[in-house]
Amino acid sequence: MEQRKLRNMEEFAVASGISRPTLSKYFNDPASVRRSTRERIEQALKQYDYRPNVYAVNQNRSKTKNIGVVVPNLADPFFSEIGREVELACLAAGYSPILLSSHGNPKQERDNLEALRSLKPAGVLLAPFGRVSDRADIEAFNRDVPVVLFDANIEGACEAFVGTDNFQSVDLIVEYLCRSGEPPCFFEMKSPSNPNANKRRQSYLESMQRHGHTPHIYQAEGEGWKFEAIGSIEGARLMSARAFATNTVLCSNDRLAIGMLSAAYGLGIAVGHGVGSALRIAGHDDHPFSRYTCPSLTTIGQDYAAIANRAASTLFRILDAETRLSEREETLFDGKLVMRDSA
Amino acid sequence: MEQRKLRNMEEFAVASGISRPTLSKYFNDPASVRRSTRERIEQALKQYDYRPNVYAVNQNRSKTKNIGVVVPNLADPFFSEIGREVELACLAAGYSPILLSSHGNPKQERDNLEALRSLKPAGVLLAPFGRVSDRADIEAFNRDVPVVLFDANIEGACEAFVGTDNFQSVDLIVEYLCRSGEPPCFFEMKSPSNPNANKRRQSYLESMQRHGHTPHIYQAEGEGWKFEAIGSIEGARLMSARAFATNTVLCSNDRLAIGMLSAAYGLGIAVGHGVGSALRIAGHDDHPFSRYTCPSLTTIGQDYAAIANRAASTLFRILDAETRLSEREETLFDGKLVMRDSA
DNA sequence: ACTTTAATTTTACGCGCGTCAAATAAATAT
DNA sequence: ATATTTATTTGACGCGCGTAAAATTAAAGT
Repeated sequence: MEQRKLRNMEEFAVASGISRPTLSKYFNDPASVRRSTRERIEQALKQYDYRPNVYAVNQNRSKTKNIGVVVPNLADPFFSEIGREVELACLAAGYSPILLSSHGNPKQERDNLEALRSLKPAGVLLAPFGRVSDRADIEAFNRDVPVVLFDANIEGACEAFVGTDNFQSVDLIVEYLCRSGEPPCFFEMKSPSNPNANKRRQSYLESMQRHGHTPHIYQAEGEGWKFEAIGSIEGARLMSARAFATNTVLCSNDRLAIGMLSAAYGLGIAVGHGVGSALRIAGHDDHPFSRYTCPSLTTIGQDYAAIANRAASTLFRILDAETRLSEREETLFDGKLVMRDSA
Repeated sequence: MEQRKLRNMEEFAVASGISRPTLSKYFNDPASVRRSTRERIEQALKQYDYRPNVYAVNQNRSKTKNIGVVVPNLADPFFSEIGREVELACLAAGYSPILLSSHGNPKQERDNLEALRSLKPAGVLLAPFGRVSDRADIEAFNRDVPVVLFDANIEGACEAFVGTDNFQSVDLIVEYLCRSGEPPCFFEMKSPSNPNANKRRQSYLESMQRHGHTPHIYQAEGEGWKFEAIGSIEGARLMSARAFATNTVLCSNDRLAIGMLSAAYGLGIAVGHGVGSALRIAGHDDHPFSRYTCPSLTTIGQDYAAIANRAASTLFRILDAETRLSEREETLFDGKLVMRDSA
């Protein structure tokens, strides 16, 4: 950085003694120039302060090195964690991630995709709301930009899907709960904003049948993303009314469970798996706060990093091949049982 | 959208019957063209599918309509909430917000600023880590791009600061705790990653003096952003050893308090303000989960929206004036006491 | 040393838009 | 109706870089 700032690639070319087209090649792909040239360029980069103008670089390209990452709600720690993992994977592969949150609003999801469209991303990693009504928009987008879905599946849409195997994970915790006490009831939102919820209910039903138990499903009224509030209010109602058929409740996700635990505390109900406990509560997702609930929450841990990295690497594979996948891929990772104190 | 997609402004010009320079003016500022022309353009926009190419638009501009928003850690709900508020404010003012998280890593904060630099943002809203060592980098950045700080102050740096008045807020909760029971001890991290923590300690000391009580400060070992874990481990240690001088503990922030509450639960210590309770615990920030702790956490609520909007509008003011502020501004909002069950 | 192959340089054009100056047209004031 | 002001059009250039073709140079193979 001994010199003045260089204003464009031309100036850097004369300063470094490398022709501009070669520099252009280098910046697009450092491996595309001869080793000795690359070293000369990198030497010069240390001496002079120059970076290609982002806007000029992308102006002509039909595809940029940008990758859009769209999650439904960054305020949910699950998505902020997995969003971070995805960002890191993109950076490591030489792409520029652009992380957008839809703030719990499906309309914003469409807006985000539209906003991304003008950024000409090479590809998009999308954790969709998964509502049926959004399907057409997302498929239309996927026609222009390769999209890999993660977390929530939209059957048959986009290039690939990567997520947790809800059938495996729910079966795992149902089996644990059955072995260690009364078979679980299932507590969920009446109108879930996420297709995983439906998979989990379905899996609960099948799993209970397989184990020869009668399933009991309790659905909470309430819309939106205030899961804790809904779990708390509706959980309190059900617990006060002694509505649950057994002393064990499996919640469709941790945030509902967190709300319900707080309601149980308020009602003076002893939650836990030990003697003297009146109720067992379990969740699903291993939310970052689940370790600090009272009692700590027994739940299913999802492999954030694996999901994020597989989703990213699948997209990179498509981008490298410069062609779409011949067949849609679906990768499901197993959930892991996290035994804590609540069940 | 009856027509084919238009490829550039020239095509849109012939299709709409408006000259390209006029269209260019319109897209830069719709209010800069005559009302009748504006209506014709907007009519045409409905008919034809055209949007200016983001990259071409920004190529020549020395300042774009982008605003960088940098927060230390999006995984912390406080920052994801306030980040969202800031984004909305930018959109409402016609700017494009670019939200970046430093993932708890000060080096990433520098990287984020560098990344923003090549995006030529009109301005930046920064919630800094606030470490002394980062000061020079941030001030250097501020020389090129106007920066407004929020949440964490760096004394004298950048154009303005907007945050919560920790002296007011801590005094408020100290006074409440003194009035309603034993005066509080103060529980914080030994090496806090945030200057607010220092302000809060200072304020606790002054407030206790003013009320004629002896202050007691307890510092938790531990680095990084795992506040709950630190609060839990160190809180358990202190509670087991009966180290706290009074039965009331004010935590420097809610996440520490959440960890401590979980530790208290594990130790069988009854937390709360009612009869039969052995310990009162209070926090600061009104973290989204504080409502669902057991018992629910008494704390100080910050006005996220007010802070975000004031920070944004201060930046807009600078951008409109096209000149820096004659004097650095500092705006502090009052915290509000949120009385729940834990104290 | 000579041929073959690969990489670099030279030259030149285009991308989509910002922006300027001069000419023209429309709206407003007189 | 005419003068004045304001807005639009026309025409032209430049921004920083991608990229293509031809000429040149360097590296690798024999």
